[in-house]
Amino acid sequence: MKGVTKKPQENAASNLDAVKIKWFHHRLSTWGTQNLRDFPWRQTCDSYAILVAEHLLQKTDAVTVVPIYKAFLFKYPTLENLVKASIDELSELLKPLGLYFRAERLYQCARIIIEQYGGKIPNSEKQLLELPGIGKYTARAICSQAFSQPLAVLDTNVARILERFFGLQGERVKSRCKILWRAAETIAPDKKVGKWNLTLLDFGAMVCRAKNPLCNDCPLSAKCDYVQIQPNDSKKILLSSSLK
DNA sequence: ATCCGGACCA
DNA sequence: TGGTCCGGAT
Repeated sequence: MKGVTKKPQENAASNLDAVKIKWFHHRLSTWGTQNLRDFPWRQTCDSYAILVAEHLLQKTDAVTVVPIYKAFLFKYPTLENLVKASIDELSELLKPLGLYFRAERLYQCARIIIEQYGGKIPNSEKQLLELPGIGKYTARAICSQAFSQPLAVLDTNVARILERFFGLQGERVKSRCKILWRAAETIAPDKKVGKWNLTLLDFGAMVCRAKNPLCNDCPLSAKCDYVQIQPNDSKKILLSSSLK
């Protein structure tokens, strides 16, 4: 008896109606055209640079990554430079970011790409997933940013937006939640998904934040389930902001 | 003191 | 599936 408990899926489907998605998409796209943040890894389509950035960005705030990323590319401007690096120096460079295993993973990543792919970063999600330190999020981030592939991503920012706006209830580990992945794919446009992904990331980081979301200034609040249901906190915020 | 965040391994 | 890895923000 596997197919019996289908309720969450049905709820999700009913909340993800086409009209609401269209509205969501239009509002967010407009927001994105004027609010996207400017990071150095967003000014390149060099797949190596993007691979490096995505490694460093895992579980790490983008602002703290910036100086390390710049130093990294200065010291190891190409994949070939990276495989020739000393692990100690590489570790030292990445140290301020914590999560020390990343130096090794990134290095192994580079080595495998040299050895198995002739130094060319693989451009398929499936191949990227086999590299150390690259999971579903990172693989799809690379595919959408570096190779312009129409692949949606789901990180905690995206998950939070989807849960709040569409009233979805994800599992504790969002990255493994099928409903949220499905929702992320459903709401993605069929063109310019790379930019769309960035829009969601930035919107989650700047407006639909984990703590103290800016519901009063949110272009989605009119149709957001979260605003409707919010008991205390956001009411207070809405109230106080309406007084200024 | 506690929260926040991807990949990986047990 | 749940614990672990880290620093920074609050």
